[in-house]
Amino acid sequence: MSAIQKIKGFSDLFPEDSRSFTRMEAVARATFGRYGFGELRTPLLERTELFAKGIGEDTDVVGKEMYTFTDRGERSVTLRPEATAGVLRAAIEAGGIETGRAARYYTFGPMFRYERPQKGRLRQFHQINAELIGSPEPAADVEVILMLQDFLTSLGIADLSFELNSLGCRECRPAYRSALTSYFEALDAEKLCEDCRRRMHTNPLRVLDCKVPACKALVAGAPVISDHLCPGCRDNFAAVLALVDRAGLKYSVNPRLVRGLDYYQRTTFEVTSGAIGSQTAVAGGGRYDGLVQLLGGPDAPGVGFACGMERLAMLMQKPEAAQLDFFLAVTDTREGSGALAAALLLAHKLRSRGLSGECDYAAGSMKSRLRHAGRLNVRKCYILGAEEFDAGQVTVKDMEEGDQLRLDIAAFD
RNA sequence: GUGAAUGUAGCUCAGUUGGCAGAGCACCAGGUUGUGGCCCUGGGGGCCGAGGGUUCAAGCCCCUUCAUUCACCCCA
Repeated sequence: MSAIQKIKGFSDLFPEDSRSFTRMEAVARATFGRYGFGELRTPLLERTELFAKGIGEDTDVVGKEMYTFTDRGERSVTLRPEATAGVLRAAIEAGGIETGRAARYYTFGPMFRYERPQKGRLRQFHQINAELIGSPEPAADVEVILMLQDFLTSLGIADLSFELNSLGCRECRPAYRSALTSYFEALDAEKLCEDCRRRMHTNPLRVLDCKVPACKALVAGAPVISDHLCPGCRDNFAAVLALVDRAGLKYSVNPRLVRGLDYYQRTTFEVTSGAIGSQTAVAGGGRYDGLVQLLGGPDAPGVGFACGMERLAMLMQKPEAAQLDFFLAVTDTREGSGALAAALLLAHKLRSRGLSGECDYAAGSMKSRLRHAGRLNVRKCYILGAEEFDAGQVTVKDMEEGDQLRLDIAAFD
């Protein structure tokens, strides 16, 4: 085995799979376009500090999952692990963020995280991302959530659950954190799993998300974020829920829903599926007021989401390949007859008339060529054998009906 | 980073107590003198992931290593 293999966690998408991605991109463009969002393409590579500042130094993503290296100019650069930081950086850099006016962008493409691959998780994976920058209104949160729902529905994906939560703001979240830590410290620490004993100090919110049964039982009595929200956050979340209700979206409030990126505040949401393995999140997002300013821009709020394309692809019905109009089989195998050149020119003429098809470069019997045409599922098989070629003709066989006729090649000019 | 499972034909996988390397699909040819799909017959294809060890004999047992997958963790 000396053939070079792809890098662990990276994947090749052949047409059978890439068709799903093409379709998702088309549906995203159509759907997001109806909400006034425009496509923004940003670089895959950014300065490391963008993610360190934006996502948070203490997060797993920044702490141990980034593809970071020093380039030839001695700058520390990183392959983007998520899209929001880059989109905001671009918008700030272009001066496109004005207070009082919302900017709407979507983007999609590969993201990179150095994690152990498993079902639904790759090191290079793809996300579709949307950001609404500049509005603090609950209506903006809800518009983004409804747009996500619209998109998923348009893809024909059902059986998803929407979960919503509010994580509070810079004012009330620290108080909630310390209340959580005190709660866990008052417990018999032995009852928590090893990870949670560590997390209760580093990031107590994560304990809420633990799947170990013993921890779940203890978490049941833990303080709930909704009881610790400041009046502003409480009113804000109530307004969001009221609007979501009026829009008729089915969802549940999950007070234990936490996000792994530090920039989220107030409204957060996640869309999950039970049908794609243990990595259940297909989309997630929320509000990130303060992030634009943190990245050196004006004090503008924002809200957005990301969808995992590989995970959505698992839930989508696979699009069929487009049927070709013709397969041009060359069965004149006489040395130097010129049939192949004639076939190429004929195929070229057919394509210039808008037909799609393949020209045959493989050798083989009439039987094998026709069998090949049958497997390709083409409408018509054009046969160029010695007999036809000498007569300046081609046989056209209808593969569905089975009938055939001979035509002059010159008639295609 | 941790744990478990799996690496045999182009693909999906069998392979018994260690004893000649197998099937299905795909490919090629014939049955049908130039005609696909269904059927029948035949054919080409393999360093059994790699390296070492035990044995008269290893795809199978032992050790090492690489790769893949699933799960933990984390997230989309």
